[in-house]
Amino acid sequence: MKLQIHDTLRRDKVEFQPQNPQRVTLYVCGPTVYSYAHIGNARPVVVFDVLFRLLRTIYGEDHVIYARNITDVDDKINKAAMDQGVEIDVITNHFADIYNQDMATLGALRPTLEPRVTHNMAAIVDQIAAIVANGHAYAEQGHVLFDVESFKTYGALSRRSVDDMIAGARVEVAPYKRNPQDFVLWKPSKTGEPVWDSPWGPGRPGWHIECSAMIEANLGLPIDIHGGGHDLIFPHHENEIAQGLCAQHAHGHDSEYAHYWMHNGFLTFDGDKMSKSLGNVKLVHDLIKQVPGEVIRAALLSAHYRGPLDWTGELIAQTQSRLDGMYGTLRKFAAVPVRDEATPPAVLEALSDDLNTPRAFAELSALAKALETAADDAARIAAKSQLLAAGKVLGLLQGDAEAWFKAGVDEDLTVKIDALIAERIAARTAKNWSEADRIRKALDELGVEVMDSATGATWKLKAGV
RNA sequence: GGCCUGAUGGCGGAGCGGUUACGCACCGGAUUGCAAAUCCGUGAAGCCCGGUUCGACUCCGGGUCAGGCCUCCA
Repeated sequence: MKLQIHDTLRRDKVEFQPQNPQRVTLYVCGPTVYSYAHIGNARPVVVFDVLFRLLRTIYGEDHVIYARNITDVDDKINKAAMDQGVEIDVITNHFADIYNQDMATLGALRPTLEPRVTHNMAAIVDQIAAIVANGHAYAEQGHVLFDVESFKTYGALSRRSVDDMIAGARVEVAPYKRNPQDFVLWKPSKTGEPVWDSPWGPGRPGWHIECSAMIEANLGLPIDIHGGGHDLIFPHHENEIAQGLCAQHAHGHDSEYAHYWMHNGFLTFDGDKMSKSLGNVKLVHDLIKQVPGEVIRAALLSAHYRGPLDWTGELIAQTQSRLDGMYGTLRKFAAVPVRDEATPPAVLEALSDDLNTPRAFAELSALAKALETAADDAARIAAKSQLLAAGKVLGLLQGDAEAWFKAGVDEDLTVKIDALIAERIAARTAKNWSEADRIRKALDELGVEVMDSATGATWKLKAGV
């Protein structure tokens, strides 16, 4: 099975070949922990979690190193800390914990490494020093700036020319910059802000340097795959390349930084861009109180990762129905034993085609149907095992099927429902249909739907209750 | 202005130069005390205009529309 991925730099689908199959490296830009993550932030997390699972499937669980940084030095963090009168780590630890909990609710595995800027300051200073030593950066008024003109292939990832950028520059050029497109590697901290020592004076790192420095320090250059949101292509990833390469050699373009670049598309909300002014920012932290994390995950995977995805109530409802159907099948065949099963080839094939999750979903449906229509126990065991194995690589269907339909039901209600169902079973046994119907109606008023079967009765909460 | 995406049935969403995607919803049938679930089945598509081709939703050109990036941003 050959893994094909779309590489942003080449603008084409290419075969993935790791430098070392025993040590496949993946880096994805993670959160700046000053507040809660929104669903837009969750898309890359879920998408690259599937990639992580797929790579582990192909190369072995211990042969994939996935790093996702936590940015804990940032202006917005400083502001939040200042506003609340606390040290920045009070803010960053708090939101990093919430972030990890929320992403776990979406079924995302913890990355192998979660490097933090504050823990990698020496590596950052080292990388800046190397860039300066190689003649690609200059110090000016306490700042260190990357000299874009010194790096000939700058703009290759985003397909921008330096000339265009100069022509289109809209912002006022800071006096310490030689050229408007030069970007900050190190800058002085303002009064009251956290500060670290450096050869260029006390200060803090610029925005882009953290990722390239942490990649070099934690994974080693070049890495196999670098991922992130589409919006990071420019300037963030462009600048990472410039830094990472120019730290290694005086002519950075002679080596490589990341062999494959993957970027997920954006989310819109009922067709609009998410923005604070429109008031349509949906936080994962809030959403998971209303919708199962697995539904959110499946909805995020319902479209191909590179395309746009419109986040709507309809999308959530359709995704919920789809998962209800599959969990319903699993509940119906709860007694069928499961054996260890490799990822079904059709699913592996779909995901190996640049993470074609919609096609993987189609296979999931086919396997669920195979389970429903299996002629004998052997076929049922095979189909159920395959369905669960397929779900595993997608991070879906691993929960208890019975619990799926009863999520959020408190104990009092459960007791009440179970009692009514017992009464109803007695009535049905006695063929007292009017009593049975009366109880069905009573349950209905509790928002519960009863499903009779040959072996008893099950129930679930009705949609929207 | 520059760069980049996308446009598929009622909705979501893939593949594919000629053959059913798949799901959700709907409709018909089976099944069910009733119902749900399930199964079987029907219907439903490819923004516009050209071109290439025996044949295009699929390739090429142009247009229209929508969205993103160029400043913090997944």
